[in-house]
Amino acid sequence: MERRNTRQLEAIRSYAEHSKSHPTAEDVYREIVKTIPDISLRTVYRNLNKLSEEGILRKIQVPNGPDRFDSTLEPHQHILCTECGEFIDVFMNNEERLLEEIKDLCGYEITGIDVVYRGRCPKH
Amino acid sequence: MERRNTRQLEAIRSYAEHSKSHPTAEDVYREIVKTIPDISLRTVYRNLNKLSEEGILRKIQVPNGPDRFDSTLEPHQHILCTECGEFIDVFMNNEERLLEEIKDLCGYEITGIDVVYRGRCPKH
DNA sequence: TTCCTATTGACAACCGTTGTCAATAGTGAT
DNA sequence: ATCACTATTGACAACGGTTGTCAATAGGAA
Repeated sequence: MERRNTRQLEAIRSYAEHSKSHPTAEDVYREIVKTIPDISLRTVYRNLNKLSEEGILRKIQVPNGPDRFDSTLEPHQHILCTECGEFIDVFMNNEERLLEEIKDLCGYEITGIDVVYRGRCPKH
Repeated sequence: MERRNTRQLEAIRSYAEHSKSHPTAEDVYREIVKTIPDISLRTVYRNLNKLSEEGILRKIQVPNGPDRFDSTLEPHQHILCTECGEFIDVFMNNEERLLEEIKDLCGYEITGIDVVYRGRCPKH
């Protein structure tokens, strides 16, 4: 399974790798299409998925919203503003006084936390 | 805005409220349709959403999967087995030795944690 | 019973994402 | 350069889960 460096992959990699805004596939597409007008959204999806499988990006599956792609690989969480859609990083250490810490750090008032761990159950 | 007690709402409430299995709307529909054959999936969605807005159920938005409805209102998290789809509760207190705790508690080996807090940003 | 309107069921549409497949374009060998 | 091979692409359609729409139905107070 040979690996090929296409214009499309390179453009997507360099954009997503340097982006700090947690872009969605749509976001990436709207940017890349300016320089590669005939690129397809399908290809953006394919390459973003490939890059996240390779560990170059991290795919963030946002409940009730499009996936976002994150170039920051260090473990951290995210906050989504339910009013304006702003999506920011949170780096936290201890969970105890987390909510107050978050409010101190960035002014967000948390209205919901939905955590879903993923894993393999004892049978697998 | 008067409130009406329909057969459909009552059936959905009593099933979901007593269920311990985090049913999806489909799950609820497949059960209720046995006793109310002409109920529609649309109505199941509507009433599950209504019940979770009223705080009677908790809606869990699972990334890349259908929403689940939880009758356990105490704060807790969930684990989804990526192999068999089993979906279980986790009650945790401190985050520090969380992963080892989880493994001790229920044998799950965590392969991913995607946390998205929701809130209002300082502008709102 | 009557009337009002909340709720329903049928249906279509939505969004984000992936499947399919023939056409295209990297890449390594000649 | 040219070739042949096949990974990748772009088109298009389809998917799954959920919600919008709207005329028909059925609670519930008078």
